[in-house]
Amino acid sequence: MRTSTRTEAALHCCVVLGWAEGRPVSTATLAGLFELPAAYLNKTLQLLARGRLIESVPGVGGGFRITRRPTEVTLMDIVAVVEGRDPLFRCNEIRQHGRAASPTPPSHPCAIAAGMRRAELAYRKELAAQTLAELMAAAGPGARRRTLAALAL
Amino acid sequence: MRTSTRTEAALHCCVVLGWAEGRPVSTATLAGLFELPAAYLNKTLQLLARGRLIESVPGVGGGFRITRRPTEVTLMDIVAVVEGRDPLFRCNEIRQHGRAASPTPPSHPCAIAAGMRRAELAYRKELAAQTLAELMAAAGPGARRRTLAALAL
DNA sequence: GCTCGAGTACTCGGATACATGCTGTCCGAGTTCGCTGGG
DNA sequence: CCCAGCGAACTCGGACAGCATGTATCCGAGTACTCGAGC
Repeated sequence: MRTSTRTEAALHCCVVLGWAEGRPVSTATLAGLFELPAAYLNKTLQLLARGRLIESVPGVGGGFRITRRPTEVTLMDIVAVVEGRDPLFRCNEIRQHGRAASPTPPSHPCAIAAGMRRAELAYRKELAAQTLAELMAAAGPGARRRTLAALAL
Repeated sequence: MRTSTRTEAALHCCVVLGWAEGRPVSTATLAGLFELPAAYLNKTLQLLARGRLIESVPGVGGGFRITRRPTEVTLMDIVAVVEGRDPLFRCNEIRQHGRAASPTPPSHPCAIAAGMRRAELAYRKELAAQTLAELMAAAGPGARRRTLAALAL
């Protein structure tokens, strides 16, 4: 189990777009900031756009711009859009498949699935407790200044 | 990002082996309990054996048996053995790759990686807080009884 | 000088190949048990 | 009747294909700007 590299790119892009404060930044510019393949990064940005976290601006001078205030976007929002909303642990109810299965449908939920969901909930809760604005602040003023200077190109 | 189906099988097998209380249970028997492919399940059991959570008993009447007390095995132990010990989020330090990179090696760690690690830590902590014994108890006495009856075959 | 229009360059968007890792399967090495023959 | 030896069945263990997801790429549709001609 590993988070995809798209998540890392999406988070960094959200920080940059947050610093841009609504000004559109093109895929090519963002790709140049991180030396990532532009066409592939575009796909990740489209995911974020579908999740309504950013919106696309077509035409010359267009790109993507952030739609919400950084204080109102959590890490959970971004991760959920990129990684999907499916639970990390999917219970296949194998306890009900073979021998030793209960003859009647079980009233109690699968204890194993419940335990995994509990951990997953802690994961999601911690992600939801962190906002994009906190990430932008934690990155430091130096990174912000260098990034804005690079965007002016 | 999704946990593999091996994790679900590993957890169920650990519960069964815990109920067996040290008596070896063969791969074929465990596979029959959950209607899983025996050869594939064997691979998962080998992982658990390498992690010292269970041990193999060769020969006729052999199989796998648990090596620790269920109160001393956590969900974290099992998940770590099956899913690997690598972090969920791998930071590629893309902030240092393209333009806007700091000329000097950054003293502060990547804020994004730190945020993701924080959530991951909460996930691991919650897994480590649950023991195999608790899982066995939560599964209920009915499941335990039916499973032990199936093992007697 | 102003306005209208076509052209052009740049942007996103979806459709298309490639790679990696998980899923599933097979066959071989080793061990234990049971049977058989002899003492 | 007891014991030693052999054979067979069963077990794990690692090596081998198939498939799904993630990664990477390309080309087409659409839009805003720019330049030029006409009024």
